[in-house]
Amino acid sequence: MATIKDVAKKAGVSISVVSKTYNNYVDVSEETRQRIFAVAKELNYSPNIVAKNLSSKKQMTFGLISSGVLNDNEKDNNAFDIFKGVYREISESRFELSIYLIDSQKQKQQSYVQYCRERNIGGAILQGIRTDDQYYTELINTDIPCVVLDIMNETANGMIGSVSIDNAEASKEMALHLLKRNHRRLVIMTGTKETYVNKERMKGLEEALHVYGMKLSDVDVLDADFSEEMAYSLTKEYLETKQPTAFLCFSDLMAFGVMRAVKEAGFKIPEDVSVTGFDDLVFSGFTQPPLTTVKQDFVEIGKVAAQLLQDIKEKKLERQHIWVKHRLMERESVKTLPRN
Amino acid sequence: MATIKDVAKKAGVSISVVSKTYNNYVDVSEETRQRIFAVAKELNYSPNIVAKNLSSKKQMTFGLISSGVLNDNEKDNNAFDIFKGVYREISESRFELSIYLIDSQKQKQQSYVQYCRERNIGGAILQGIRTDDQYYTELINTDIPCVVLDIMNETANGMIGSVSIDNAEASKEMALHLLKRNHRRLVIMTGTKETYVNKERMKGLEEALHVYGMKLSDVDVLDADFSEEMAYSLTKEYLETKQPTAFLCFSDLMAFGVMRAVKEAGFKIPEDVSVTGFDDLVFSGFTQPPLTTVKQDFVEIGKVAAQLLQDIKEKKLERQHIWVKHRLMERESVKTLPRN
DNA sequence: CTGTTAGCGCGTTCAT
DNA sequence: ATGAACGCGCTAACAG
Repeated sequence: MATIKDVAKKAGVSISVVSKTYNNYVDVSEETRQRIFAVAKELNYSPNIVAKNLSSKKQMTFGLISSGVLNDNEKDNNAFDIFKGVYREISESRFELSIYLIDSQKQKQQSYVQYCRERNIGGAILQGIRTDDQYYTELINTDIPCVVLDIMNETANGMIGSVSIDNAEASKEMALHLLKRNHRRLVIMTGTKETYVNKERMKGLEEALHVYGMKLSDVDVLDADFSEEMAYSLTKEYLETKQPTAFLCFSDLMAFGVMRAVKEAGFKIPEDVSVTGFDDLVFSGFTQPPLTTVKQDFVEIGKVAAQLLQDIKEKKLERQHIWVKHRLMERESVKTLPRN
Repeated sequence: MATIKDVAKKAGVSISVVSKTYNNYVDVSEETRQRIFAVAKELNYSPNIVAKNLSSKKQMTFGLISSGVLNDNEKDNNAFDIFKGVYREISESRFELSIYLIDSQKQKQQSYVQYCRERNIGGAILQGIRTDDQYYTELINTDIPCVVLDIMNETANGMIGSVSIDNAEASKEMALHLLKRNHRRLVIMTGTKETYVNKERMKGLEEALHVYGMKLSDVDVLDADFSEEMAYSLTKEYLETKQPTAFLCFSDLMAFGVMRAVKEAGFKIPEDVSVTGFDDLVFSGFTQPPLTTVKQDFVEIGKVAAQLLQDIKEKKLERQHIWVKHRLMERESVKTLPRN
C-alpha cells in the first residue's frame, strides 16, 4: 500500500504538504493540492488511520461497551438495536467505533478503563452495565467522556451524559391506561429492584395509582428480575390462589412469561386477564394476542447517545440527560372492564 | 496513562527490555521480568494497541464486512448471530475486530480494500455480500486473506476460505421430507436466482425429486427474491387458480409470507397446505403453527469463519471450504398425506 | 506557501 | 541479559 511518503515523492513535495492537504490546511496552493490528490488517486493512497491516531494526539475512536448483546435472550434484540443506532451515527462522523461486548457469564473481563486506554479510545457509550459494576465506577471516575444508557448518573463528573426514555412517565401512562379501563386488581411484575429503570417505573406507577386514590399497597408486586422464566413461575403460583384483572409488566420478556402462565391456567387474554409489557420487542406484535406495551425506540436511543458523546467530546455539551420519546402501543392484550 | 517509557524508567531498565518481557522474549532474566510486571501493575500500565499495531508490522485486526445487519428485516437476525459468533471467537484470540457494516440503501460506500488498508486490517470475513459487488471483486483479488460466507469462491487465490452449511444436502433433505409424506403438488418458493445458496438449494431439490422419479418441471417454481412480501403476493395470486399440497420455501422469511397468504386464502396449515422454511429464525418456532425448517447455526458459522481466518493468516490452512452442519427442525407445519 | 524536525508508543535489529 | 538506535506512517510546530 502506498504511504504518505510515496505520494510526496511522486508529487515532488514534502510529506508535510501532503499531510496538510489531507487535513484541510489552508496554506497549500490549490495547484499542488490538486496535484497531490491526483497522485494519491493514481497510487490508490488513503491515510493510515492507525498512524494518524498515534501521531495526532487526538482520539478518534469511541467505544461501545455493552452487556447483553452476547448472551441475552434470543427474543431480546434491544442491545442489538442500540448497537445499530450507535453504529449508524458514528459511521457518519469522523470517528471510529470500537466494540467491547461483555459476557456476563464469563468472569474474566477486562477493566473498561484499560480497554479504553489500550485503544486510545476518546469516549464511551455504556449499555446494560450495572452501577455496582466495579469497572463502571472506575471508568466514570476518569476523564474519559461517557454516555450511559438507562442509568441516571449521580456523579459530578461533567463528562458524563445519559440517555433514556422517561421511564416514570411511560410507566405512569401504562398504569393509567389500565386504571382508566377500570382495572383495579392489579399485579405488577417488576424487574431487578436496584436498577434505575425499575425505580423509575415504580415511581410512575405510584403516581398513577395516586390519581385513582390508590397506593402501592393496593396492588400486588411480584419481583421477577426481568426474567421470562421467573415471571412465568411466579404467575403460575400466583394464579393458584388469586385472580387479578390485569398484569402490568416492566418488560415484554416478563409479559411473555406471564401470558404463557395465564393461558396454561386456563384463562383467556384479554377476556379474563389483561397483560401489558414494556419495551416493544419485535415479538410483541406477534404474540397471541398482540401485546399492548410501551415502545422504546432503541435505535434512536443509540443514535442520540452517539450524538451526545460527540457533543461532549467537542465541549459543546448543553444538557446532561436526554430523554428519548416513548410511545404507548395499544394492541389487543387489554380489555376494558365494565365500570364497577 | 502510563507508557512503556514510564515503566522502563521506574524499573530502571530500557524500554526495549520492557517491550521484550511483554512479548515473551526468552532473553530477559526472570528477576527483571518480575520487577517489570510489578512496576507495570503499580503504574497501571498496559501496552497501547495502536502503537503496537503501527510499530510491529504485524497486522492485529480482522474486519467483519457485513451487509444485512443494518437494514435487514427486523425478524431476520441471521447477520447479527454471525456477528456474535465472530466476535466471541476473535475476542478470545489476540486479534482485534473492526466492523464495517454496509447499508445497501446508501450508495456511497467505501471500497472494502480501502477500508482494510486504512485500518491495517489483516484479514476479513465477508457476509451478505453479492458476488457482483465491484468492491468484493476488488478485495478478493488482493493478498488480504478473506473468508466468505454463503459464497463458494471460484477464485484461485489461496487466501480465500469459505464457510456455509451444505445447502444442497439440506434442501434435498427437506424436499425428501415432503416427498416421503406423499406431497407431490409442490410449489418451490425460491430466492434470488444468481446467489450461490439458491443455486445449491435448487440442486438439492432436483436430486430429491429425482429419487422419486420426478423432474423440476413437475413442480411449480416461484421466484420471490428472498422477500416476505413478494412471497406473500405470489402465493396469493397462485392460490387463486391452483391448490398445491405443500410450499417448500428457500427461506423462513418467505415462508412467513406464504403462511400469511395461505391463511388469508382460507386454508389451514398443515391440514390443507403444508409449508416449510429455511434458516430457522427465532420467529419460526413461534408461528402458528410452528414452522418446519432447516436450522442454520449462524453463531457457529461466524465462529468457524473467524477460526478459519486465523488459520489462513497463520498459514496453517488445511481446507478451503468448511461445512457447518445444519439440522432439520421438524415442527408442525407439515402434514403426512395418505398414500395415493 | 513549503520543507525540516521532532515526536506518538512501541517493536526490532544489532551491539555490548 | 541489556540498551541504543532506528523506524512504523503520520501530525504538528517551527523555520524559511
